[in-house]
Amino acid sequence: MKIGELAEFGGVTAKTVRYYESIGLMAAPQRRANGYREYDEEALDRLRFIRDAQASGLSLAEAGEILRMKDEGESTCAHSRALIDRHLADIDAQIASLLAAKAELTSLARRADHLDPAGCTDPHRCQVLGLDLPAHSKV
Amino acid sequence: MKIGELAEFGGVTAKTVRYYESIGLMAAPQRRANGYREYDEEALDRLRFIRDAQASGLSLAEAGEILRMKDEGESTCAHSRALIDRHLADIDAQIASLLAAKAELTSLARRADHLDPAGCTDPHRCQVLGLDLPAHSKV
DNA sequence: TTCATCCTTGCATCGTACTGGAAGGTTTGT
DNA sequence: ACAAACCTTCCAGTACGATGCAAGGATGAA
Repeated sequence: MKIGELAEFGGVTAKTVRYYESIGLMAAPQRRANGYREYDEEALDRLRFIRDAQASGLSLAEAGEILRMKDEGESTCAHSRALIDRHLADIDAQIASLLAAKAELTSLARRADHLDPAGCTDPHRCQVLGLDLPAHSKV
Repeated sequence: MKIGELAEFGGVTAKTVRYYESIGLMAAPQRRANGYREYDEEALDRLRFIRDAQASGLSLAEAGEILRMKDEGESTCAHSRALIDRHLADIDAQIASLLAAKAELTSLARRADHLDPAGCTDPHRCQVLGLDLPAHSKV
């Protein structure tokens, strides 16, 4: 398949795929006679793995380490185990922290529910999303 | 307390606290006669909230929105609710994705356990963490 | 007193992960 | 035939969240 198709199936842009290739995360694929990149299913699996890893808070470099582990057969020595264990610990910590945040946001939401929303009729009251941080911020 | 103390209690650097002030996330505090910033417990609470929010995957801008919501009494109108609900949905999605990643990493770890680690005596076999991505990557 | 350690400001730089745009070639549909 | 949509390379720019450093002033202990 062509890069645009791969990108669409993988949920990224073609640009991103080329970027991943440029940093060594995706192998340079075969080229068609016209110079177009030609990808197979394996490339799609790899791309999806990268997105999954990323969605779990791993950096691209970390996703790359794990992929290289797979690529190199199963040379899973102490180093590799340490890497995996570290990420598992990270993930557990992240889950715990997300649950805490969820509780916090839920209580904020509950408080919102119990308050009279009448004030919202005045547009000047509802500026929570007015985004007036002085510098950088742009939400 | 002084900025360094605040920073230490909050688990960040003084530099970061000044940065938060510069983007409007932390209010500019009182100054001592000598120009030093003087913080109270409330500032520490706020700083900790920011770290918690951040640990949960919220951006600083998003943490700022929630803090402003609190600051402005409870002007929790539909907009605010939408913001909170969106983050709750995000958090649920993140938790799901972390659990998936955990399963993936766990199976990788199990595979590692079941393989003979004898190969590790050869230093050339254990290059998983050798980090030889062509460009940017530096882990 | 001296020295380390803290504080001040301000500007520059960094890493991560893209994203945009120029300038051009190819494919596909009508 | 021709336009829209897709592909190529390369270089520049963006956003976020800091971090580094310079140059100077303040504090605290030996």
